[in-house]
Amino acid sequence: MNIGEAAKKSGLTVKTVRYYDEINLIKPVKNKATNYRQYTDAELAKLQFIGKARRFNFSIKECKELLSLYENQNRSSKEVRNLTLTKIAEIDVKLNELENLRTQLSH
Amino acid sequence: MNIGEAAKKSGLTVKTVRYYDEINLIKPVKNKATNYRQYTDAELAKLQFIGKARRFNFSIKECKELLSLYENQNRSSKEVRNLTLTKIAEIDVKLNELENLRTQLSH
DNA sequence: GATAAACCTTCCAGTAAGGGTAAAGTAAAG
DNA sequence: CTTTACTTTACCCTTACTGGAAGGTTTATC
Repeated sequence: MNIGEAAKKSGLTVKTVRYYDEINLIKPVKNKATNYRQYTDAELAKLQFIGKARRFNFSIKECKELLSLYENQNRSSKEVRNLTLTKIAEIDVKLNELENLRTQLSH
Repeated sequence: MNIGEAAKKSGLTVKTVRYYDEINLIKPVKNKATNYRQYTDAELAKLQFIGKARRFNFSIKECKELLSLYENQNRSSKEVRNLTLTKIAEIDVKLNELENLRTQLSH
């Protein structure tokens, strides 16, 4: 699919998706004839995943780490497992804080 | 207290706290003799509150709104009440997404 | 009372992660 | 075949900071 559709389906802007290509985060192939970016369903899924992570202040660098976890189907190695657990722990901290903020606002 | 202590207790950096003064978000009084910023406990509490909100991608502009809710003790007016409910709804969306992200990571 | 460490100040430049707009090529619809 | 929608690169702008220089202040130490 073209960049517009990928952007729409991932909830990102075209600009952002193009930026992710520029920084080598998600690099689609290019239609040689038109020079248009061509996104696969797998790349779309990654865009969606990154969108979610970015909304929680995971930096692009951290998104790369998360993405490698997300992509890695054989999470057998200890390293990968530990990184996952670390990231989940970070998410739990964020969850806690957010619940806290909610409480503080609703008295 | 001086800026260093305020930063430490709020979990922000000195740079950030100084920036919040610069943009008129939290403006402490200044010791005329030394030209040092003097933070009160109330200002510290606001810094902590803003820190929490910023960690959830509320923009500085939104933080100002949240702050006005946080500061406003007589939440009688409809306007204020509605703004609070809107912000809480936004937080609930964020909570949902975050839980979602967590699930996706832990398989 | 000098001096060094640990604060604080302003000023200026740089960064991350995009956003806005222009000029031009391509595709789809009428 | 032209209008409308989508795409490209290129450039500068924005938000919310961060780093560092150059210098004043406070506190601890000798």
